This record gives sequence, C-alpha cells and structure tokens, in this order.
Amino acid sequence: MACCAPLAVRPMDAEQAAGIAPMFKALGDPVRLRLMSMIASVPEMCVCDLTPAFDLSGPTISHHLKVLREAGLVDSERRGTWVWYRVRPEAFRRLGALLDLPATTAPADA
Amino acid sequence: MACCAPLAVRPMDAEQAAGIAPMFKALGDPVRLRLMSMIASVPEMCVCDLTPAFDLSGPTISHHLKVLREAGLVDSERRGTWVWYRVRPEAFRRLGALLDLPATTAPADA
DNA sequence: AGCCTGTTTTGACGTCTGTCAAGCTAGAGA
DNA sequence: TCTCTAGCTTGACAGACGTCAAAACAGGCT
Repeated sequence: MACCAPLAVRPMDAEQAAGIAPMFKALGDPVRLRLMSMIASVPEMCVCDLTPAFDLSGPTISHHLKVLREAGLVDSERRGTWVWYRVRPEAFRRLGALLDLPATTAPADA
Repeated sequence: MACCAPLAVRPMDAEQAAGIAPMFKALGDPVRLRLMSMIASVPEMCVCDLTPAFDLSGPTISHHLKVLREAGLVDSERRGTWVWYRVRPEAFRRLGALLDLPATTAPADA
C-alpha cells in the first residue's frame, strides 16, 4: 500500500483520526508552535525563559503550555521555584510516522 | 545543532511559525485529517468518493477540503463532472522536515 | 434549451479558542 | 510566619470554527 502512493500514508479511520488530530491541533497555533520548537531545541526549558520571548501575558503562555501538555506533546516538572518543560519524543515519533516520508534525505527547504 | 537535542528541532521565529502553523491547524481537525489520509493513500481521489465516508453534509466536506487547499496541503482539479483532489508532496516535506527525525528508520509504533 | 447530478458558495447558528485582568497556589528565604 | 517571586486558574469577552440548509455554479445528457 505504500509502494505506489506519492506518500506512504494509509487511510485512517475516525477513531485514529480523533486520537491524533489533537496533536496537530495543538501545533496549529503559531505561539504554541514556537513554544514547542523552543522546548524541543534543548533538553529542557524553564517557563521563565519561554515567557519573555513573546509579547503575551504570563497566563496566556501558561494556557498554551497546558494545551501542549494535554495533547501529550510535552511534560512539565516543578523543581524548586521554577517549572521546566520537556518534549515527549514518542509524541513526535507518532506524528513523524504519519508524515512517513524520506524526510532525512529531503532538504529542509522553504 | 541537531547533535544534542532530543529532537532535531531548531527554535523558530514568529514569522516562520506563522507560516507553518496553518498547515498543522488544517490537520488538527479529525475530519480533515481523515480526508488528508484518504487523499494521500492514492494518487488522487474524487470528492464523490470522499463525501460518503463521513456522516456529514456535502457542503461541510467541501468546506474542509477548501481549508486543506488553502493551507497548501492539497490541489484540486475539475475533470468533467467530478473534482479530483491530490496531495502536494512538498507541503508534507515541509512538515516532515520540522519533525525532522529518523522517520524512515523509526518503527511506526503506536 | 432544459434538466439532472456533482460541487461550491452563502448565510446563519451555537460552540470553541486566544487573550487579558484578577485572584490563587507553591516554594524560597528572612 | 511573613513576604516575595514564579506560575497556574478563573472569569469574561471578542473573534474564529464546524455545521447545515438553501441557493448558486459547472458539466453532461436528452
């Protein structure tokens, strides 16, 4: 089934789609996408370093982080005064498997 | 930059995020995600074959297809009576590059 | 021309979402 | 215990979203 299609994507039933769509949805907001990329670029990141990167209130950032957390994309842990966020790699792998393509060879073009 | 992070993701500026988020957003609805996977599983697909797979009105399916089209994820072409939809592989490549992971080697687990 | 089928557009409606201000909770330190 | 800082929760509000019915548009057929 993956031999002829332009992409190695298999049709999805309603249940599968309902399970995975929330992850895409969570990444579908520019602020959350940036948050995600910031967190994913390092082993872990403190909220105190994320918030000042945006022209948004603390509560708003907190809200977006909650959405990412509930989508299963990140984990958070309080250590003393600060809260640290970390990517859940298995979530990324799930998404990547969906877009199952020769990504490693394709140039990260525009 | 990709050597140490758990994921080969680079932090994104606001502009980049604003350009890419709409693609994720488009895939963030279960109906559209299924539509996308159906279209991507074959070279091209007729609306007349997509619509009956859902418990939704024709206009609603048409609306979702339009969202996918405007996000740059699919192309449509009218041929005679029917309209055919096809995936735009470069869009998928863009998303895949973001989730830049060893997708080809990683098992398509749960 | 007129009609029939397939698809998109328009208009309307209820729900969901992103945002902020205000208030609350958790931990550190005096 | 009191206070200060970091972060989260709540409540409210404007705007966006998913859906459908009705109407419009496009092609084929008679």
